Amino acid sequence: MLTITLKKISETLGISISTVSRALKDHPDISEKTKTRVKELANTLDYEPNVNAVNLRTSKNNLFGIIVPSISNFFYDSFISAVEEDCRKSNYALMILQSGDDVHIENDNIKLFRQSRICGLFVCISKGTKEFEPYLKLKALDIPVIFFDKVPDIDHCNKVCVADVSSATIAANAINKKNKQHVLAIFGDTELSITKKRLAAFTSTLNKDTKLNIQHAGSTAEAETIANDHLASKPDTVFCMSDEILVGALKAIQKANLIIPKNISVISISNGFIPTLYYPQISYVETSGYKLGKLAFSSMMACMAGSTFTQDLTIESILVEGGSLI
Amino acid sequence: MLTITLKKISETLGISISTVSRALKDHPDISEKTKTRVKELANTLDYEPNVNAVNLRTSKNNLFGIIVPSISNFFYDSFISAVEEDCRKSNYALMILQSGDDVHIENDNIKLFRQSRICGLFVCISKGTKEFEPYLKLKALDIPVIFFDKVPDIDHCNKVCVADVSSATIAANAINKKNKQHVLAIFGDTELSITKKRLAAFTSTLNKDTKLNIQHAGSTAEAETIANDHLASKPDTVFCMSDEILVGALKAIQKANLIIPKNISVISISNGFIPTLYYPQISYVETSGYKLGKLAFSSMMACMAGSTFTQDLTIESILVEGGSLI
DNA sequence: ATTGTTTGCGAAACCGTTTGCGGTGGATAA
DNA sequence: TTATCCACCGCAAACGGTTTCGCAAACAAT
Repeated sequence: MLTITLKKISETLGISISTVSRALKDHPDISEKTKTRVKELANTLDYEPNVNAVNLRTSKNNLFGIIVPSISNFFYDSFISAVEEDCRKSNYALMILQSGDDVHIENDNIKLFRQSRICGLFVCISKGTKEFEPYLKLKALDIPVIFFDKVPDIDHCNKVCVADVSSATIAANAINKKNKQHVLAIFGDTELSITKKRLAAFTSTLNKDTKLNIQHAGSTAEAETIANDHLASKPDTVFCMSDEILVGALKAIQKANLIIPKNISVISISNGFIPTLYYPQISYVETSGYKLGKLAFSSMMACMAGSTFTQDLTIESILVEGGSLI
Repeated sequence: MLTITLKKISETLGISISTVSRALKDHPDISEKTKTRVKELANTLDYEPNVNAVNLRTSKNNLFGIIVPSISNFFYDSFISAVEEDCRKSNYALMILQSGDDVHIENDNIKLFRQSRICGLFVCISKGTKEFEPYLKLKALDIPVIFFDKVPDIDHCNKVCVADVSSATIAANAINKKNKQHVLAIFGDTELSITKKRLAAFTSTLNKDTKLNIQHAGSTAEAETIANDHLASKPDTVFCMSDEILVGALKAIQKANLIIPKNISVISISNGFIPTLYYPQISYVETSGYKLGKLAFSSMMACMAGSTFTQDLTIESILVEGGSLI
């Protein structure tokens, strides 16, 4: 099968390649007559410019990269979904790579992206990433990097995050408002900066006379075990820092035959999908991956437009009431 | 910032571009001495070949496309995850586009992929796709197409699917084995071929003397309503054809204060994620998106290797026992 | 008739690689 | 000594576009 090129069109029309190229992009130098002749033929022949040739010549290639720990994750997939939508609208291609939360793979991915000559990168760093040399290298190549969700603790880089502090504050306030007396609060891994921020905001906001039992869980299974143990002390409310933890806690609650919200109230911080899977729906503070994606993309666009000063953005959270907190 | 090219290396080393090119790929014509000189310099300079130039020259571009209705879906994201893994291993790039189950967007995506000169396409068609002209066009361009999950009802194309018939059969057999007397079975949209297949297999396998109440639901909300209504007739078992339906049914069960499995048994067909969110975990017949992805990729590799005969593959399902069916 | 100004188009360089082919110098065979 | 061969390397032509520059014809103005 033979692909159809500018040359082929120019030959059958008896005009030069450059004229065809210009006609196709409405260059003022070309007469209307020629333009329509060219366009018609190009149309019937289903001509598609060879992106490789175009990119090579213009040394731009309208390709963004994105690195996430895992695609199959309720938060990241909605983030990706948002970015993909905007990319398509703005005629950018998007390449997605997973790091599996492995620093080594993360670096391989960056290299792959360098090879692919991406013109911008969205990245959620792995838990263990301590070394940002590869990212600085990208910046040196004038490739903007937008860190999202899990971001490095260094200055002068573009970051977009959910509002960790305020989401925990909102949750604590919601609990205060209901006059709860005994809260079991399960947070994530103590190492994560996100845990520290949320923990600090939560404890400082919660009424001082509310009994507070703080626990940490690194996984759903761990959360289930912990909830199992601490449900015995009859808390009237459970707060979960993340979806993973929420799932574990709910299992424990179900196992203990406690009815939500009659016997116990539940509130969590979530992307919004998991809480809708239960009856009653779980009240949660929304940290939307979708919105974050939209924000990240617009931040990237600013970079592409030439903006050089780095920004550190956050999206605000809102309380979405289910029926789990009364 | 200046990018580093073969030319630059050749100039600083005082040799020709072609020699550098060949040295870098261990061409036998080049002496070991020259090879090491070139490789060392290329290494310290962080040379990366310009993929656009390479692709243009070789007219191959190691890029696969994939179209799914939505990335944020428990089944498709694990499919994508699997394909992405294999692509990375085999040095292929992967571009992902969402159709939103919209035929129009689906066609736009195909066009985008044609422009990008992908060398292979994985696609799950939209519910409304009746016209396969665009796909035939791709085949005419020698671009292999692997249909997965929702596949067209036409011959001579590559398809990989989960085993619809056998998964429903397995579920029915599991119910038979437990000597259940009254089953509420909720299937999906009557139009979908997948619904028809599963329904036929299920009804023909279930013991004839088991009371069977067949319902259809197009969404989670609908499933919840239906379950709500029909739970009144006290079925001892609920069968759900998909995750969406399962979620709705479980909400209704929870609302009715029924305890699983004491008051009612539940079994579903699922990718495997949703059933683990509940206590007790829901027994399900696994239709793994991940495994399907692996299969699709190997099928694609066969095409790339030159295989011309089309294949229609299915992956077998297995019963994963939770504690919801006794 | 001469000089400018448009209008419409073509020639050719270039982007960074790959690759067929041809050429050189030294070693070996005749 | 001369012919042959091989190990090594460079020239130059692609790949398919974009873009600068220039040029001829047509037209207007002087």
